Amino acid sequence: MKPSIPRGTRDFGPAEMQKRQYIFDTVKRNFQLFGYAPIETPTMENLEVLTGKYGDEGDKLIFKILNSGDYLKDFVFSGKEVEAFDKLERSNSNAFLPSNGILESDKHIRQISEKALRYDLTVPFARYVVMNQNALTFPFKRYQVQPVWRADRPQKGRYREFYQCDADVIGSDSLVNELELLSLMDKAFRELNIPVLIKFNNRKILSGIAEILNASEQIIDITVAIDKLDKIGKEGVVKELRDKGISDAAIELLEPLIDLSGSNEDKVNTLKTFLDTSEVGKKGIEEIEFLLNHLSTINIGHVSVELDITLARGLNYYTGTIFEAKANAGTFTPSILGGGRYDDLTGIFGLKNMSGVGISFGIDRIYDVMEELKLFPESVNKVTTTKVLFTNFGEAEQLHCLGLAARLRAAGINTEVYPDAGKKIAKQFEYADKKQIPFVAVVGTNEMAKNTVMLKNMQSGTQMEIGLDDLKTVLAS
RNA sequence: GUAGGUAUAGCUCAGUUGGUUAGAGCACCAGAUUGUGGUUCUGGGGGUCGCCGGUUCGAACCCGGUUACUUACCCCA
Repeated sequence: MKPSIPRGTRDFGPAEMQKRQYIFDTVKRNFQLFGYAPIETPTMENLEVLTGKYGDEGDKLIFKILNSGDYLKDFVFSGKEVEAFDKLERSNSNAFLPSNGILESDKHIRQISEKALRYDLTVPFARYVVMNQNALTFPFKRYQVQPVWRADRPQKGRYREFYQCDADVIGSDSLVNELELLSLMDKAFRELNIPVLIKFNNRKILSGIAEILNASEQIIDITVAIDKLDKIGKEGVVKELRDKGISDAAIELLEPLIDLSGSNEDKVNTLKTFLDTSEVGKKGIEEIEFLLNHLSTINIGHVSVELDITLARGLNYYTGTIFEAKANAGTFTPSILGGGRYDDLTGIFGLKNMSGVGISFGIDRIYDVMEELKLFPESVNKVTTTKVLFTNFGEAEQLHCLGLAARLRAAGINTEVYPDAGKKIAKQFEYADKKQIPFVAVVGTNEMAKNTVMLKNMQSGTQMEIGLDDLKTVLAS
């Protein structure tokens, strides 16, 4: 059998892991710097915890887990299915024909599957908060770095298994949380050296717009359509709005907003006029202004921050501020971070008045962007962290080297001893070369007798015979 | 779910209007060099040309089907 892995999943080798760890470490360090504490939740959730939280499209992308046991035993198949099955297993097809009901995937899904792989980290977090509400201290700040799964068609920058790095604070409706998250993003992206444009918006603005257009129940259609502005252009957006049944009068009203441009302040001023009669819209503007007014207070300096009222974000649960970050250089500029405020995500699980806000770093896409822009520092661009390899000339020499290795490791120096006996010395050097180990320590009978090693610098090709103390000094530098 | 592209050695790919024994680079193994890698030279192993069927004297090549991968749409990190 030819080995393979499921579409949209990947293996990560040592070289890739060095770089992935670098991103994880940077992001985690910054989470902790802002007071977030780590949690983890199970890979699988009960299906009903996840369904209905991500919109119709999102729900379709949830990976469901088959129940254990013979969950089909109570079902009758239709004549067509029996016929197809009969062709395959003519001999004992009757075994599958008891009498209870016809199998229909939408009706009987629960009897086939009652668990699913997590689709994001936010909903499991909300579930966790509700289940542990009495043990938690609010406002509760948590971070979580785990893979999520989506049954998408994979393409460039889109995987079926990928990691999210989430930081959320729940139990506080202060906009200071949004401000601090902006500060966190700025700091993390600065350390990763990625040029980033952070777009933000507010769901209340979008609600206000829908209200003014007298199309509140079509808010999703409207936001999804204008979200595509930079992709399909103004004509495309107008066409999509028409297709969704938005009236021409409403589309006409909307036009100045589709054309909205200029500085953040200009946009806010236009919005103020437009949303003058909408209470929720005015609240949204107030929130946006607070954030804009304090960007300098928190010293945002690396990322650009731009108000973009076409930013919608598909997830159903957002109610206030929404964030999205994109790489601001190169040709490959996918969304590498998303987030926002959700006022009532825990409500579905029975806990009211628990507003939260959070962001999610898309680490796999960050990796892809950094790879394209060649942003990884030299220190992580290697396949191993081993500093020195001891050669193996034979049993006595190897045992001697094991002792030396133990002393180097005690000094914090990453050390390997070539394990297999009887390998040519050239082979052992080749091993060091391929792993990019910078030093090889050759220890034969001569060196043993003098209690020295012949240390070769693999990059320069030079070598010198030195004692243990000098060895430590050279390798520690 | 919709539309396109691709499938030949472990990897990346050539392969002429259909014609003998299907090639290259990289990788791998051995030797030149029995205490020295990365460079060089010499030799070697490695193929169900995705799969099934059709056309033909003859198919990697043409035709039909099928599967996998991939790009885009939808949606999203």
